[in-house]
Amino acid sequence: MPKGGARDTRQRLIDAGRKLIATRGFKGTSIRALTEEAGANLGAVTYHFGSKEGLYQAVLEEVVAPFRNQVLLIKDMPLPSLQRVEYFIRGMFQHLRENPDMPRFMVQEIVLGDSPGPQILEIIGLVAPVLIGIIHEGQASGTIRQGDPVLMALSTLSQPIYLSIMPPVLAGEELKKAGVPQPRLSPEDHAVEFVLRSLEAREEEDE
Amino acid sequence: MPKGGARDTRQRLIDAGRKLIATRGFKGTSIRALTEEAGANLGAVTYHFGSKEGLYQAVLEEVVAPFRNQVLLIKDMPLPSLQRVEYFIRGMFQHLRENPDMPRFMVQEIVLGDSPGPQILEIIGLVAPVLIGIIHEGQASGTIRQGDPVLMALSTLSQPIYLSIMPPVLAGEELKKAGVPQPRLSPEDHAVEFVLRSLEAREEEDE
DNA sequence: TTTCATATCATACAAACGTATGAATGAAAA
DNA sequence: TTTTCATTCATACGTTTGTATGATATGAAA
Repeated sequence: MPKGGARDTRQRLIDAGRKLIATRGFKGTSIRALTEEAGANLGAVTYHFGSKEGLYQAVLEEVVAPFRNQVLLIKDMPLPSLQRVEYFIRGMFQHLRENPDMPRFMVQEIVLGDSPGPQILEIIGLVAPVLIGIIHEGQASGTIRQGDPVLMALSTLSQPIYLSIMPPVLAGEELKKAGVPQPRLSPEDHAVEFVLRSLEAREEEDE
Repeated sequence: MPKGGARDTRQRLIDAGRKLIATRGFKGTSIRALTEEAGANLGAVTYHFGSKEGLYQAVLEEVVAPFRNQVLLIKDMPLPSLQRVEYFIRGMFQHLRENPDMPRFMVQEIVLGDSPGPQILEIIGLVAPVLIGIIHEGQASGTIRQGDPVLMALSTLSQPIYLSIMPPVLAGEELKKAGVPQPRLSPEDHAVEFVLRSLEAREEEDE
């Protein structure tokens, strides 16, 4: 087998990690399941990543990395605040469409264990200030209503994450049988309208 | 040891399950950790619940049960739609305050595994139609704007869940050091305003 | 070709896991 | 008291777990 083939195995292990850990969790995914999925030897994880935890960190890094740039892009867009919020939401939806496993990893990191890992904290530490900054700016210029910018940012962030996870759940057989209706609109368009209506200042309330 | 002491052990095991599984996950919590936390014998889980899965189901049931009534209460309140939405949000916040482990279990159930367990599906199948019904009614009477009632319900539900999980994360040491500010308002009041502003119909848009 | 570092392989190992078993215990029923 | 039965207990069993080991294979460098 080729020397350059190492990259292949390494990458296939990361791919297997993204696939399996996203839905089974870290503890619920064995090294044997990972190596089998990747078509690699049992020792491959230890060899390439040192440990199962090492592979997990690599997976997390790959899941999170492309999102960093996406955020920084929107950060410095010379647009009105509300429009930048819209771009932010749409950009996040697009990223979640291309990386449907990302919210699963984020949610696992946030809900399980004492505190999220460094990659997730870094992403939060990057995303939150950007959104908060946009909102703060909009408040200063009067296009966004008064209110706590931190909570407004959290509520905004919640929509792409939540609305990319829940509709598939509603589409499950049991819930359809129970008579739970399916969404008709695009979750993305809905999220934009839902958030912007909450954030925008109204004429009658100007101060 | 007393015969009635059985109930004690059984309940202590459920308590231990609520405490440990909420933050470590099902796979991440061993029977030995559970029985030790409960001050019970290793065999206690098998004896009282048949298996680890059996204990988990009992835990899930206890976490979810009191929420059922809460929902049914609001369902038939003779109030304007928007006000019922507000009561819904506040009721959910209160329940999450009293049962801070609930969102962790729900999130685990939804994110991990192929599909959520029956208890969670039941709760969703109960809550969603109620909220959707309220919204639909508000749209009929003109107090709630047009739009997909299912997505509106999802966005409404997202707020108590998300805003009861995230602020503690933001309060973590690493993020505070990174300069992420803390919320100043009460998340509950914010959520109510955020959602109601999104849902309410405005005069200028009346049709 | 020979050398050499890198990567893959089949195994092995100790630890942790969920579960099963049978004896001990002790309050209630006889 | 004796019997009974639900519960607790220490312990054991077979699997699965993450990791370690040493041999083998492979492509580039010498």
